[in-house]
Amino acid sequence: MVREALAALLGLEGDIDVVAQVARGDEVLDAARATPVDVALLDIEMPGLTGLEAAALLRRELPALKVVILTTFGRPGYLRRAMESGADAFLVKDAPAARLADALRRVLRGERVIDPTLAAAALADGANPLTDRERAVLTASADGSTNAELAARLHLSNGTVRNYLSTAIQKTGARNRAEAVRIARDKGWL
Amino acid sequence: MVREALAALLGLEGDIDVVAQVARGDEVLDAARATPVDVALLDIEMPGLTGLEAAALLRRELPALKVVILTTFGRPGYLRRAMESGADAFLVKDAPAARLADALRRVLRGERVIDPTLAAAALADGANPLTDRERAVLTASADGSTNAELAARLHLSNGTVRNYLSTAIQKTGARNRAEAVRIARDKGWL
DNA sequence: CGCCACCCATGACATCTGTCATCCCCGGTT
DNA sequence: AACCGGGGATGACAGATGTCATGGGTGGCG
Repeated sequence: MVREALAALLGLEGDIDVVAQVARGDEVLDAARATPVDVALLDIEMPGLTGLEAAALLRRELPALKVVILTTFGRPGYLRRAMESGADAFLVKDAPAARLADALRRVLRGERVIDPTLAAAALADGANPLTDRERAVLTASADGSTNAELAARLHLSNGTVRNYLSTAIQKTGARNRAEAVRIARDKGWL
Repeated sequence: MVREALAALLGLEGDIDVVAQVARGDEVLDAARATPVDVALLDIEMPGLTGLEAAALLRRELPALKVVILTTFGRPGYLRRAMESGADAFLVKDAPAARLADALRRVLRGERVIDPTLAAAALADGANPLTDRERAVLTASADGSTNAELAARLHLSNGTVRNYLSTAIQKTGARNRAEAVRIARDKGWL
């Protein structure tokens, strides 16, 4: 519904045509190939592929296509990964609607559009300090699983799970796994 | 941005006029009083007042005004509370856009519009089994606070916090507080 | 009045978590 | 060859968490 609404909004702009829409991240590339298109507008949270993964894919397969990421959550880590994925713009949904059409036009002129506040936050936070396994264990723990369940699910020993969670807790500056999950999620590290 | 986009979408319908928009729940009543309006379209997650609280307020102050709740999360508890707040319709955002205008028209004709799948889920789940205090403690624990912090924040003893969390864990069928939070949130009990 | 639900608390107990020291293996770097 | 970071593991320990029994206070309801 939101996607259709945004399409309606952009359709009101005289110089913008919405030529294709898909509901899933893994349908983006096919659609972009099937239709001549200048700019792809991607959400991050999507079924199939995330917008960040889809952006990287588009960058590789169709380098001329501009990519704009539009997301609900302005998390520094998201912005960082969006830039690494080769996105041309990064917008948050609580910005005024006028900014969206504006960003699309700027991107087409070759500019990059990034919220300065967010850019500062992303730079201040530094890179994701979590190793692959720490991130995997922390992510898996988010639903309230116990150490034993995590160990079984990830094919690790109980103690190893505890060790990874312990380092993740320290790196996030949290005082237990739940807080660590919250902080890491906030920063877009998961 | 989403609100403006939805307004654009509805504006395309010939028989619908978007006469007012506000960004916060606590501005809804004033706006509804200032402008002659037939239907209020409310999100649940809003700053100031939630859409559910705003709906109850509108029902009391302006009984003739129809109220439609539009939310991202189709949680049974949300639907239940929406109905208790006197809402005339309950929609989820991942429904097709056409359903929105359709629901507004139906509501104006005096119908109530509710997703049947969701209605079944809400009835199957039964009412919220958590007491006020259990809900408060569980909600407060969601950010990863320790028992000691919860006790200080809620002016309770450490042991009482543990007791409330324990009963909440059992009522949700969870095996620790984190899982209890997830389950209760899923059902819309928080 | 008795019953019950809810609120608040204590103490005891078993288990789970978080931390730390220490070890092994591997693949890069210097 | 020496070193380091990452992955994986063990054992020990303190503290946090979850459970249970038990008690007291309040207010509503039959």
